[in-house]
Amino acid sequence: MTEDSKPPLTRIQQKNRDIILEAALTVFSTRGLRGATIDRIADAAGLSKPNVLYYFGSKDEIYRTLLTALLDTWLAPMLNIDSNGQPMDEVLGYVAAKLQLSRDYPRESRLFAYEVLQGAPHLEGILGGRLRDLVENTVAVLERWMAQGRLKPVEPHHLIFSIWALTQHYADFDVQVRAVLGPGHDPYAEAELYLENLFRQMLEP
Amino acid sequence: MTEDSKPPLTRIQQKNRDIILEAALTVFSTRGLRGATIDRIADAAGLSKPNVLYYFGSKDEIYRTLLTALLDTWLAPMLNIDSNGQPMDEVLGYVAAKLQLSRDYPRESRLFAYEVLQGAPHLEGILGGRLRDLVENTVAVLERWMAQGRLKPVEPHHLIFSIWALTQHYADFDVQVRAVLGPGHDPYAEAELYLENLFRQMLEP
DNA sequence: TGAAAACTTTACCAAACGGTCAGTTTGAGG
DNA sequence: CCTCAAACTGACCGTTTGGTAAAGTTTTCA
Repeated sequence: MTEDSKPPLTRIQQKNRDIILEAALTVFSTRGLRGATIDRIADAAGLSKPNVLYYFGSKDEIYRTLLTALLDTWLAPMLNIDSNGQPMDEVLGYVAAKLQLSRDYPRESRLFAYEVLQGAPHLEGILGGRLRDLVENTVAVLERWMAQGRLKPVEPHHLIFSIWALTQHYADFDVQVRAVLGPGHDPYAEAELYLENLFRQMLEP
Repeated sequence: MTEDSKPPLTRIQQKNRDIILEAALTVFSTRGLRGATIDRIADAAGLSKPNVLYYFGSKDEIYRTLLTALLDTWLAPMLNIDSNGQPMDEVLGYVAAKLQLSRDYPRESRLFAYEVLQGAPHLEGILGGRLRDLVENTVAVLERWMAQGRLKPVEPHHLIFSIWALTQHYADFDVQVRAVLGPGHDPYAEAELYLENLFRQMLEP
């Protein structure tokens, strides 16, 4: 009864599951869940369609696996905010970490964006549960810092939203950013400076 | 030769085209181009599938029609920035106008987000053409104001990006915003205050 | 080495999809 | 009221899609 029904993965399973998830991430993040086809994922993975379905029972299962794995990566920086650190350093560190996530994992950012755009049907209680709790904790820390006069007071929920919006924009709207800037720009490098200044101006007491 | 090949629309044509576009906007903005089906659009419009295709030759044509119409609405506020106005008022006015657009036309915002997420395949030269020119003009105005010391100097392209990111976030990530805030909040009302303060702090000389 | 387990493939569904067509109904103008 | 174009429909078609069945191949390990 208490068996975990988790047969250990063989070497081949491990490798092929990774290959499939890697390929699926690219496909899902450029076409969305409904726009992606198993054929395309199989193609990108260099496997046959039935072989892909040998490792994951359905397209949805691949998607859900990606989304679940993504969440931890995605929320990690917020957990890293140290309530005993210097407020300004902590906030700017969080902004920088989130921006780096957008730079290094743009596919994950876009996958998440697709999901939320749709109304987050696969994130059921998570947004209003785990995510909300995490935000509430951070909000409490921010409010303490503001009450102590170590940050200028602003609405902390919206401060968090603005960090998310500003950093993810560079991944999700990458095409637009690059088209508008034209060649010879490094959006992320410029954004790093811009955003540090922005939050400094807004929050430095 | 110079005939415009534009047969005038009958009353019924006008009405049904509008109904279809209205229904399609809802469907496209919640499922994306590929996730939407003509059947679903027809259903939402209360028309039969062949009848929908009587008014628009294909799904793509409906989509392109929506996207084109959307662009004008979308870019209008930027055209409204008055280079002879008070810099701070103009910038804050633009922010407020964009936020209102997100509040009043969230479906349009999400449709646009889907398109750009995909790499904007239907916006071919527009992002790097018309949009870029428009931004370049605005950037010039902003730079002048900054040079005159009427705004604190920041990188103007990224200032524009940040306005887009912050305002559209409330439409595109609506589900997340509401889930995190919990009930009893008016995200847009709060955002209005928050964003005004943000840009004031960042830009007021 | 040999047999079981793990892996892969070919061939194939049934459903959903974008779109067509032949013909019927509707309604505006004379 | 009649006529005819405009508006509409049901039946259909070829393709794509998610997924399965069954048989073949490779790997593992006793």
